[in-house]
Amino acid sequence: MERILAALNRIPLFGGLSREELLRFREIAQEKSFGRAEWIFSEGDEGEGFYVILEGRVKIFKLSPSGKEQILHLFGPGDSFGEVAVFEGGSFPANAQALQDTRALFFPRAAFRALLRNHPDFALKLLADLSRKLREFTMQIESLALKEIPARLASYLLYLAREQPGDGNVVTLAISKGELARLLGTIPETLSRIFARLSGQGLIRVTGRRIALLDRAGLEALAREGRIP
Amino acid sequence: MERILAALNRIPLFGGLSREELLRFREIAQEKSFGRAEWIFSEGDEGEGFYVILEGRVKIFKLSPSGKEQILHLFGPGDSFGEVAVFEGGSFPANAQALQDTRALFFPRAAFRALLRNHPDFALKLLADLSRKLREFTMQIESLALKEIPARLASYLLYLAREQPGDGNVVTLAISKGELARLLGTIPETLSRIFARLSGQGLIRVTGRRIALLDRAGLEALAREGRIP
DNA sequence: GGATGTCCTTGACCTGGGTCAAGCCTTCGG
DNA sequence: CCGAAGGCTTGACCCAGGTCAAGGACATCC
Repeated sequence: MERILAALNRIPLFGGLSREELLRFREIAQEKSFGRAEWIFSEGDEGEGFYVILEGRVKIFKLSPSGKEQILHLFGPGDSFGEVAVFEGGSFPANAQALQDTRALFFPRAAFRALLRNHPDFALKLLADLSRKLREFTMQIESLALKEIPARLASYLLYLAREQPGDGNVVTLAISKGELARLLGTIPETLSRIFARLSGQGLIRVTGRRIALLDRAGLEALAREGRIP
Repeated sequence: MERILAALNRIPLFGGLSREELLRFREIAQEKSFGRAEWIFSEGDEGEGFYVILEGRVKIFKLSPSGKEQILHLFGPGDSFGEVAVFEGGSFPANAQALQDTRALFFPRAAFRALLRNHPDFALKLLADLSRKLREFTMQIESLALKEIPARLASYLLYLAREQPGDGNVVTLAISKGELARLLGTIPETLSRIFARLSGQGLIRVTGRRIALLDRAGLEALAREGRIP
């Protein structure tokens, strides 16, 4: 129990709440576990509540009738998902699958909404959380509609460099290259060719999942302008 | 003043509030007007507050360095926009421009957040509003990444048929075909060709901005499967 | 009624990136 | 050590849709 409370407190969404408030939220939550590759929910399912990840990784994605996959989000410890169905519409708009063994807290819809009504500051945190997701979607739409794949890849590598500790000149992919392709809106073959091209241009060096960024300025120009000046 | 209160009450976001509550929100709002094609804000601008449209139409969009435009939202009377910057990050993630002469209420950030803290039910409405926008973005990403342009157009026409009054077999575009192209993630030339193709296949008949849907089943199959079975 | 501007359509061409098909390199179980 | 299964790379091919360029269709305004 103490362990869960401490974990909750480290999560941005629950940060800054009093011990008593944390307990209230903890009370209504159920712990759930999912094995690697297990489906957590499917698009269209009734959304009985939402999830906060304690441990593991989850992808949120859409499938086309022909089986092509587009990843919408990759979430890890501290991230929440499935809120949309709690506040509007009632069904999940996309699929969720565990990428690794995952433990999560599940907050049932009705109890959570009731609790929210008495904690307006927490509502503001949730509004910030949804706003951040909207902002991320904005960038993803921009990426898909206005950038070519090399520019999307360069943006993603620079994003990783910002997120990951270190001097920012080497990044490590947390997902397979196949998953990365589906996140960037393409297929493994094309991604592989583009890795080869950028390597040939001296922008990066790829060693398995480790990628050295050899020319930051070049990558930034590619991400922004779609080409190297 | 009465007129504004009545208008507010007709807006989903403010629906169901007491007269007194409405007054509180009305008090902090400023009325603003924008002429056709006037820019309301630009991507990256400091987000001092958000807007609720009383009258007119607004597009929210992204621009690429080369000038290509992707429309993210089209908003009309009763819709709100710019909330993201109120709750997170502080800057607007995209551009906003009036498509026609537009009147709107502007709610300043700080005053609005303070008011929100005392009206938890209103916070739930806002959460629902942001959730609906997230759901719409999910569909837009699916559309851009997983569907070809004819399927996107068919989806859009069927969406219009659901939204617009009438028997649902004739729809009227509220925007120019050029804007529609930018909404669907393409360019006017391509959209024009696809209109011609679908007309040739007997699915639709186009007369200016009026489009007759001649084969609903065919359009639905096209929207879903990407082709006519 | 001619000039001007805006929007739309059509044609010819080209290219980014998807498809299909092999092959290659790990990892892991037996 | 060997075989099988995933994941990754490479090559040959093709097509949806973007680019460039040239009209056409209207509306508006003097």
